This record gives sequence, structure tokens and C-alpha cells, in this order.
Amino acid sequence: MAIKKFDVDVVLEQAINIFWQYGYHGTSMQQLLQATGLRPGSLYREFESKEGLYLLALSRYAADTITTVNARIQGSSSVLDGIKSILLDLFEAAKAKDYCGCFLVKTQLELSAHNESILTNVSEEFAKIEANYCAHLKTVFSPEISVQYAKQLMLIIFGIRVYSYQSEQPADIKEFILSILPWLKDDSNKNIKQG
Amino acid sequence: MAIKKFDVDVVLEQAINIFWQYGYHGTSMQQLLQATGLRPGSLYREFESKEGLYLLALSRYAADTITTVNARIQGSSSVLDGIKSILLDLFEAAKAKDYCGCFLVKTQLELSAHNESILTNVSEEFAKIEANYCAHLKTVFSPEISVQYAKQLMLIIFGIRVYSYQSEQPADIKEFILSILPWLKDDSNKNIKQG
DNA sequence: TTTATTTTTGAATGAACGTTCAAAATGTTA
DNA sequence: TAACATTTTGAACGTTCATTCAAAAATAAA
Repeated sequence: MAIKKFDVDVVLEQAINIFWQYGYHGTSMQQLLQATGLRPGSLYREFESKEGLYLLALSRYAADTITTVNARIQGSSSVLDGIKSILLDLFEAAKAKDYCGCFLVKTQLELSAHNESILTNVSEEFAKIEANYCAHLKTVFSPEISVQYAKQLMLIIFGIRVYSYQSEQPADIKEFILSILPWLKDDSNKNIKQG
Repeated sequence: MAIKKFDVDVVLEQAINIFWQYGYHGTSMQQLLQATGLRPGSLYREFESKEGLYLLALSRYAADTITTVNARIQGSSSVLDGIKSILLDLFEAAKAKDYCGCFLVKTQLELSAHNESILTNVSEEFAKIEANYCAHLKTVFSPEISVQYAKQLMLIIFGIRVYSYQSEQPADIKEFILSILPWLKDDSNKNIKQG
């Protein structure tokens, strides 16, 4: 029997790139076929439909997001330092000339009136991301405070993701972040939970 | 000679509703024709193209936004109170079950890789909105601080607009806002500029 | 080699897309 | 009423859309 000529993971990554840039309705199958090098039959056999491919691309993107966050936090000297550097990374990423925000956010906004099945997916993924931040925060703050801070964090991240399209960035980004989320400021916070 | 049967302003408002909900690529001419009650010929004679209609709808939406902001501030006991209530309004609006965020934000995200002519428009409108907030803030704070706070405000507004799609709102929204933008807190700020 | 199973191929499909335009209708002006 | 400028009408246009499927190719197992 014949063997697959393509790597599903690679194809998914290529699909993410296109969908992320151009959106669901803004992406044509032709673009996807060109980007992946697949023929219609192969693509449809593997992913069933444009929506099927999108759904898989989306959840793979979301998984990557959480992986990246956790890696950044574990690679930092403290949870708060990790979060700080994640926010700095977001500003940094926005400088790229092909910057295109967050795939999940774009999906949410584009499809909010359209496609329920994709949207429940997005909501779930955001909940996971928020819960992940919350879990990290709980190693530093009380559970109640952590819930609250995680909400703030998500809101600020959304803000950064969208605001970065416009205007130049603040002169001192670090200061800008800390003025909005002052609890990120000092690592003496590390002991607040116990103290 | 024949006379126009439709009111351009009404048609624009109807177009805004559809575009706002479904996005540019997600809206078909058929939907627009149905929503406006126009025939293709009339619509094209008046607006030239789908993009022409979108552009006009967009700038009318942006103008309305600034008008609303200024009305809210002028109707409040102070600039900061006005801004506070604008933010509360945003949260309130998000409770509507047909909530669909900000038309400008959705446009920015959907078309960032597509349509330059529409995007320069969006950037300009955002700059106007930020400048408008900045002007109001300058009646309270120093020019430098006002610029900084206006940036914060825009970022938070973007954040609220997107975050509102997800999850339930914070228990105490007022407190939530003030914890992120503490300078909105006390109206004693009113005198900071002079003091 | 043969058989069985899976995958690739790519032309074809019908539907939906944005747009056009000649003809009819409309109402003002002379 | 006649001449006119303007607007409406809606069928038709060519294109692009997502998707299908019968035939060919590929490889494993028998």
C-alpha cells in the first residue's frame, strides 16, 4: 500500500502560517494547497475540509502557546520574572514587519458571528491559558489574588496584542508594563504568600 | 429626473451592522443588499464597490465613537469620572448577547495582511481616538503624563474589547478597572496639574 | 509476482462570489 | 407636454470558491 508523502505536523505548521495571516474567510484553499504543496484530494483525505484543517491548526497553535509560556517561566529566575519577560517578548514580536497578532484572538474576532464549533474551541483554549497563568501565580500569591491577577494578565496581553498594530511603542516598555501591572514589580513578592 | 429612494446615512448604518458582525470577507454583497434593501445597481452607483461601502461605514463608525466618548466625558462631573464610566460602559456592552467588539479592532485584525488602503484608515482613526483622550487628560495631568496615560487607556480598552468575549466578567468591575488604572481612582487628581 | 490496501492525482463540479449594464422608470425643468 | 438628467432594475457576467471522485500510482503483505 502507498505511504504518505507529507508530514502532517509540517503541513499543520504551514496552514497555521497562512490562516494566521489571512484569517479563515480570507484564506483560499488554493493558498493552502500552494503553501503545503498538497493536491486537493490529499488535503481533503487528511483533514476532511477547510474547517477541519483550521480546527487542527488552531489547537496546535494553542498548545504551542502554553508550551512557550511554561518554558519561559521555567527558564526564568522566578515566576514573576518569567511573566515579565513574556510580556516583553510580546512587544518585541510586534516589531516584526510581518507581525500578525495572536491567531486565537483573530479567530475569536473574525468568527464570533459565524462558526460556533470553532469558537467553543477558542474559548476553551483561552480558559486553559488563563488557568495555566493562574497556576503559576498561585506559587506566589494567594488563590484569590492569583485568579484576579490572571484575569488582569489576560486582559493586558489582549491589549498588547491589539495595540501593537498601532503607533510606536512606549519609550520604556518595561516601565510601561510595570505601571499597569505593579505587582510584577519586585521579587520580594515571592514571599507574599507565606508572609 | 429621478430621485434617490434611500437615505445614505441609513444605508451606512445598516452596512455597519453587517460588516461589524461578519467582517469584510465574511460579508457577502447579497447580505448587504438584503440588509439595505438596495439593488446591486443602486448600491454600486452610490458606493462604487464593496470596499467603498466598507470604507465609508468604517469612518462613520469611527466618527461616532469619538462623538460618544466626548458626550460621555462632557456629561460627567469630571474627565476622569467620564473615562471611568466609558470603561464601565464597555464592560456593560459586552453583556449583550450580540456583542461583537469594536468594528475598528476587528477590521485591523482581519485585514492586516490584506488591504492597505483600509488599514491606513484604521490607523488614522485610532490615532484620532488616542489624541482625543490625550487632549482630555491634559486638562488634568501634565502633557507628558497625559500621553502616557492615553497609551495605557487605549491598551486597556483593546484588552477589554477582546477579553469580554471570554469568560465571566470580574466580580467587581469598578475595582478591577481601578486596580489596573489607579490614576483614575480619586478625583483629587483633578488638581495634580496645578499642584 | 500477485493481491490487497492506501495514497496521490488533477480535471471537473456546482455554488457563490463581486460586479456590470442596457433598458425601464422617475421626476424635474423648459 | 416634451425633453432631460438621474436613478432603479435585475438578469447576466466571468471568476473564484470549496469540494469531489474515478483513475493511476505506490508499497506492503501473501
